[in-house]
Amino acid sequence: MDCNCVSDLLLTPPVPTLWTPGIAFPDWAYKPESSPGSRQIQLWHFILELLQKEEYQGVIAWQGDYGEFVIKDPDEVARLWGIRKCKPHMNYDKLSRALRYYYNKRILHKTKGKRFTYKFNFSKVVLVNYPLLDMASSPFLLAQNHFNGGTATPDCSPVTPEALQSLFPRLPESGRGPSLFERSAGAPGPDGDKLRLDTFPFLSSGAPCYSKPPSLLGPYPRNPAFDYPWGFNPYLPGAFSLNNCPKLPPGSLYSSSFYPNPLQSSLSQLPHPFSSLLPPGDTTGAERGQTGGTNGQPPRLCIPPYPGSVPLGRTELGNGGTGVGDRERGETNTSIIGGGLGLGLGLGLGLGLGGLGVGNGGGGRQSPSERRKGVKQDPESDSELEITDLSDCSSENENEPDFPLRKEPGVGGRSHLLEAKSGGLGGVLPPLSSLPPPVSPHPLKSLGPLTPPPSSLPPSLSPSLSIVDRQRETETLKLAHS
DNA sequence: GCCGGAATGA
DNA sequence: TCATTCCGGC
Repeated sequence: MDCNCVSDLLLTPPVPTLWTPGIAFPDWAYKPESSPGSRQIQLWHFILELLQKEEYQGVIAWQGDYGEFVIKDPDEVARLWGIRKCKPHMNYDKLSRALRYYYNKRILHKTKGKRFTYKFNFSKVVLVNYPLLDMASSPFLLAQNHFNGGTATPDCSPVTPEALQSLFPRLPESGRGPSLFERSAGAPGPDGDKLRLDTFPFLSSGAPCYSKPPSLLGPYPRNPAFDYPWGFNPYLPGAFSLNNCPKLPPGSLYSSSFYPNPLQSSLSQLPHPFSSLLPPGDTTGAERGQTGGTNGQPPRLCIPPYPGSVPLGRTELGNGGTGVGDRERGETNTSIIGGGLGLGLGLGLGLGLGGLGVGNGGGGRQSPSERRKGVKQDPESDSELEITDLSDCSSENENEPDFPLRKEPGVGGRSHLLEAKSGGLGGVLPPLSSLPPPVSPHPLKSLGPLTPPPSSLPPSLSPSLSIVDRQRETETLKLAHS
């Protein structure tokens, strides 16, 4: 077997010059370049990359729950991994051992009872910046959140089903199957529009077998000088898979230097819709001009304020704290979206992504394993859930240490944030089910980030502060009224 | 199949 | 640090 360490797979085109905000990864996704362990591709990353590729869907694919994937062809995955790592003797047993090491780190956990099925702990994954294709015409939502009770504000137009649909034309069944939204019996309002979050594997339960989740990985060259202000970074390629399985940059999994540009600089690089996210004082973005609002109105695109303090539920109601060493024992409790880590929730979408192959032809392609031996097309979907209640979005297990929290010099905000998370913020807060229903009619609003921005967060990176304030005012007024 | 300990290597 | 390899046990 040739082992030139440059597998034929996953070779990708250069990094787009325009970084497009997208999904941010949990803390574990970010390794400093100096980290010895991060010099090589990591397995989870490789897995994600495979998951991102349509051609490997016969081998590994998203399935079922939020972040859950099934290895349809363990041998093939192992083989690919072996190729990747120049370990010709790699097999699934070894690979799975490596995967099991992720349990402790909470990068992964096993889906009990399902063979070859694992689940990424995307609890901390957030979608950041969900730029509009056209700010002017696409009302856009960036996670309203519990911080403000999910209250839509004049500044942040709630996303509409139509808008989202337009934003994700390529998401499953758009235009063919169920809409991103299911509109219940014509009644708009709190239950009128339900975003089918199963469209976003990471955010929801429900989809049977995702043909293609939003692109997760967009390994981008990292600016070494940058310290991420909080424990995550958006590094999705403009992709969002709207351009039919975007390729990753060559360096993506081949080096550790793929990390994305910082949010701020990214925003400042972006065309107007993005730059409008920057606080007024931010000159780096200001030059791009303002969009959206007319006459100085605030942009309609809102980055979630650093989320509030309302936890999205701890649902270890049943199993309480009993499970010492019980990681991954509870399949029901999963993750926090925007979790205790307080990651901002937003949605990222590249610009100029129109004209994508909706429902394209991914279907006809054969995976390598299919080519080799034919593949069991599979997986049944066992859940048909819509997430409108994130009460089961909780950290896996509070009895366990979280990800190793490496405090890096100069990343005070991040450390702070992490501490906040592990500090059991959620523990003292009521489960979501006990919380008042969000005022917002839109379920996505409940996906908001949970913790406030670290105080050390530079103002320029603390989006929409004024909006936040206004939201708070609104909330206060509402409370007063009620 | 899955788990996790242990030794080892890069 | 992150696997890889081996292995005994469930």
